[in-house]
Amino acid sequence: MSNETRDLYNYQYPPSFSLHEMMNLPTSNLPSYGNIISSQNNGFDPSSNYSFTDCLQSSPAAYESILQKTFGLSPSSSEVFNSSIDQESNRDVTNDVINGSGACNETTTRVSASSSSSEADHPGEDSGKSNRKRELVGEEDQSSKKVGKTKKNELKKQREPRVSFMTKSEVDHLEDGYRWRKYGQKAVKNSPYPRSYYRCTTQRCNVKKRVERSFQDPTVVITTYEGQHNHPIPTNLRGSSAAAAMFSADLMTPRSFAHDMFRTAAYASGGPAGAALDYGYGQNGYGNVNANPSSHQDQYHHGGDQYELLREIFPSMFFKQEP
DNA sequence: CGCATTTGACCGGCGC
DNA sequence: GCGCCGGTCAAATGCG
Repeated sequence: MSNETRDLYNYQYPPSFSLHEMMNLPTSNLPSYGNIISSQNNGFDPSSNYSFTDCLQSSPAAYESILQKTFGLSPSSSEVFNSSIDQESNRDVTNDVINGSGACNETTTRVSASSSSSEADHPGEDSGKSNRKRELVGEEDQSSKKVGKTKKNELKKQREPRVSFMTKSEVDHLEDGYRWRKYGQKAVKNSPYPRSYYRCTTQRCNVKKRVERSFQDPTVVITTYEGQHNHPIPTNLRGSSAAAAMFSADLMTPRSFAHDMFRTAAYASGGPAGAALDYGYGQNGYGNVNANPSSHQDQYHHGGDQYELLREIFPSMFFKQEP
């Protein structure tokens, strides 16, 4: 990574971003989220990500424009401090961001990306886990474990794009229109705050997200998304008309950040509305959750071109209006 | 009763 | 080889 790029990390963006805008949420309906102070690749892959600014370094103005267009209005309670997309490359902005005390004093926005290709930088994630059997299950352990190993070798390079946000928020789990099932919680080393793991409850959607609170600034929630939703936002979102609002008429200028970020092009361009909510509880669908993982990864190939990658992750809202 | 959360156990990678 | 740690599983539990 060049010094020039590094400098861009410090590029200051004056506007503050509304989480409601970002997440395409009706502001009236929501609890008082905090300010999105940043998003980044935190947690997931400290050693592997690159900055959105890398992609846009040739045009910081474009970056700013995008950010302003996308998140522009900032009523309220949410400010983006930083953001990143975890994609394929090797740059740790996490510590830069978290440790950078200035990040919380000014509205600093960064986006970085990295993709999942190396098992080394993310050991054990998903791979092989679906084949894990517990003692209780018993018998066919051996064979399945072997299968797991070979499968792991085949699949271990597969990893979903990740995006994370640092959000100044009082609530840990920010409503984003999708339905999530919490499947785990772990204590975070060197932090008094646990990390929660969520999975999209929609069938065959293997998007995950994790939520943790920054131990350095407890008011900051770090939300990391992994993967791309292969379905529209549920319309019958519990207790909220948020989902419907998200797909409201004018929304082909997506106000949603996270939603569109993970929506595949197929669905974004008019896929079925109203995903059947399938509660995946208890199913061992890990690993076959996406029976055809290449189905969208082919659309969103992990090419080396960072711009393309970001186009994949950041949908049209980020790129279509570039002058 | 169906769905969501909690929580302890387990797995695999990594560093020493 | 062993222990640590992050991530996940899945039974138990909670809740509307």
